Amino acid sequence: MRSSKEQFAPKADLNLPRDLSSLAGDSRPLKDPPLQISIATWNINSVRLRIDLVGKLAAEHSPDIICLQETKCPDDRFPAKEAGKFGYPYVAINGQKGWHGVAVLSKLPFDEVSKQGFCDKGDARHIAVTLGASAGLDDPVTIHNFYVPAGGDIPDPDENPKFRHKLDFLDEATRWELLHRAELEHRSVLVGDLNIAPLEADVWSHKQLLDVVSHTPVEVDRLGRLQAAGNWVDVMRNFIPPSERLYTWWSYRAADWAASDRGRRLDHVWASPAFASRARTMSVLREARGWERPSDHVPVVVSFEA
DNA sequence: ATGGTGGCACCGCCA
Repeated sequence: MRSSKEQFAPKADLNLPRDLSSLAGDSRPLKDPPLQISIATWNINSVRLRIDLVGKLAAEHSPDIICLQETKCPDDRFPAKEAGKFGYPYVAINGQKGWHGVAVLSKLPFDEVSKQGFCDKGDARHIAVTLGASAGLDDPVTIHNFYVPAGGDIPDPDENPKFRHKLDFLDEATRWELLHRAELEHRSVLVGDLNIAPLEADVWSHKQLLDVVSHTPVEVDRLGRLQAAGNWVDVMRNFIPPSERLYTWWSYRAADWAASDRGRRLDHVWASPAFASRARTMSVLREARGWERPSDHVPVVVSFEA
């Protein structure tokens, strides 16, 4: 956790008294700086292979919370010790051998951790943490971290069981009352690799991707139902207009991902309406796609005035 | 032109 004051304090101020109001003859103490909580979401594509990239994110951006997807790692082999060295002593994990898997690294202790299974598959695709009194928050904030099924190649649920599973997963999440409007009177955040780029400007070519899994109308509709069921606000699009191109993923298969720039916005940050209004900054760390041995997704970081 | 790359775990599956 850090305050906006520290974040924006100019270097020249470092040797001056903290409370400048005393110099100005104003005896009122400065108000406590607003509590800022920054949350990153990142599909890491194997947390063991890329734990040093998590360290780079921590060193360069220091988000308070890091939500990871595709950790591809059983819980007993999660690199929690390294996370601790990076400044994240609190780790909540829902992993499995070989694929999927989600985790939350935190500088702040959790009040609660929970995991939800979907479609009776035993897949590790969700974990939720609540920050509350133990993190110094009067009003708790719950963060849901999702890894939605990619859905395979053929966008037909009758022909492709993986696409069927993707739609079923979204339907089941939409029916899950914990994500519904009534519960969202509380402060909630939903992040993750949702594997759907819903808007035209979320993909490099709307026309060419209409039949490509991740941008087909049927899945965009399903994602819209999930969003509407909870009245979730698309926080990223509150910062970048919906007409402006915005990507978080670039395929490994491009000869030059940056030059062709054929990206998609598969990773999302949603918040309940009351909490979305407290979002202060949003960054898509595009440069992370150019790091050594990168994930094909980049981190998205949003800070909230908690 | 209908591929191309990458990770895991095992020689195929998933993304």
